Amino acid sequence: MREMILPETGSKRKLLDAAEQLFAEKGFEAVSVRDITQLAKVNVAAVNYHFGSREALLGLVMMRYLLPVTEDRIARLEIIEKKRLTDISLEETIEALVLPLMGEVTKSELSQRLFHRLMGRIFSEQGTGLPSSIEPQIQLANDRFTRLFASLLPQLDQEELAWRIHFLVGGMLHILTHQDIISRLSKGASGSPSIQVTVKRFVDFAAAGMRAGEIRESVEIEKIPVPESPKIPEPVAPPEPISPQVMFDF
Amino acid sequence: MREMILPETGSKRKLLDAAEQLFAEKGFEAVSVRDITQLAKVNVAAVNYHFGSREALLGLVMMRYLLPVTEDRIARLEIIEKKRLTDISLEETIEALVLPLMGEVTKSELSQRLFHRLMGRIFSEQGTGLPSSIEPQIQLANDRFTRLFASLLPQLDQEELAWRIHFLVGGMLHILTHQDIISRLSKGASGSPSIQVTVKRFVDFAAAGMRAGEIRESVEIEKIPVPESPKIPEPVAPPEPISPQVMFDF
DNA sequence: GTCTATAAAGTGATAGAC
DNA sequence: GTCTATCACTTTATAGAC
Repeated sequence: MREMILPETGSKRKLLDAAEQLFAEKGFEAVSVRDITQLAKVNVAAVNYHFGSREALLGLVMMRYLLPVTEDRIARLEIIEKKRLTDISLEETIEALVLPLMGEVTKSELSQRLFHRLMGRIFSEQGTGLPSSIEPQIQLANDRFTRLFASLLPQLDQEELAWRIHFLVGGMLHILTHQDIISRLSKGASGSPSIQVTVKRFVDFAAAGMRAGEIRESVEIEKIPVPESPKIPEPVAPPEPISPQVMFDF
Repeated sequence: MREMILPETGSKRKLLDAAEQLFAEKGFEAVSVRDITQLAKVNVAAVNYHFGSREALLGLVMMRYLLPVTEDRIARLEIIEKKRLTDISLEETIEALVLPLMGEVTKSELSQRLFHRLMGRIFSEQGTGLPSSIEPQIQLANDRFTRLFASLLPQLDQEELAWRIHFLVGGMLHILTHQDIISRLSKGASGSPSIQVTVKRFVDFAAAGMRAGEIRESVEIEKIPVPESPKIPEPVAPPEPISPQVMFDF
């Protein structure tokens, strides 16, 4: 399965690379099979031979792009969930959601542009515009994060929480799709340290939003050294199934 | 000028209406001049005759959609700015930014879809995908809101503020472009009272985010009845020119 | 202003030889 | 797996009659 999406070599790989580049540069609609095969230096018929159709190739390009993001998110989430719930901060949880996507998007100019196009696609299409094969995976990661957020913000009812996550994601996507502005603002400080700053900024903003209306007793509680109870580190709240009323986010 | 965008009658108007409907339904790329002229019941050549090209027509459709939003925003802003600065809440300012767009988008199914497409266009294109004629107007409204936010959150330096507005806008756009989910979640409670609730939710979330890190002395200060100084109501902070380092938002 | 007819250039997909 | 040739269609735009 992974090999089908991530072939190391051969015409398929060449086509995926060429397609990715062209889609990023010109947009999904504006690229013809001829453009792709020409850049990949393979025959015109190769796309239909290897992928069956132009759309199927497009789907694989998206998949190859998004798969590592979800995997990274889950990996970070699992590290966090190993800790005791009281040791988990809202901030690090938000980071686990933001950083993987941020990392992928800022990898290169091409990567950044492709994401931009991807968001465009999602907004343009009736559905999500994503290949149906990838949606369940994203949905799954969504659910796991939602559950952790629920444990961290027990004062929020389920619906309120869902909306706040929705707002959070909106902010995240907006920075990412307007990534180019970051570079412009930081006046070409390469190595992009300003991205770290931006993430920090966003995490603080979003965490405050998530906590909105909370009575700030936390400050005092945190300062009282909790008697280190050497209990078995209770794992994060039992993955209590949240209603399927989860929205597609990203 | 306005008459050119908002013709009351005639073939031009019919074409604008038909184009708007089709663009909303099928997306900007997927609609041909033939589709438009057919629905408008005018001749195929009419688009090129009246607007010069398909793209020019598209630009006018966008303009007709977005112009009232900016106007409404400015109108609300001006009402707010008549008050003394201490009487202006962050919440109502955010509302003045959110409600006009929200109102336009939720006007109808068609309107909602068109906005979705519009966002898709903005993400898909290299620039903003908006007709260049409309950008300055949006930029202007942006600046005015930024200045008011700056007055309301004096503890934030200019860059921090710009980013927080950026995050705020991201959240706003995300609700709007995923408006359909709202209807689904509120299980068809028509008359859409849930939209008001969503706006309230969002405003609270965003206001908390904007205030992030603020020392909560405000609670105590507010409770001390400030001796009502009968000064001349000082108008909102003099529109001190903010650096042109303003991002395109919406 | 409106219409028909058509030009000129593309599109994705496929059959069939090698 | 690769290639050529070609099919069936669509697009925007325009020339010129009414």
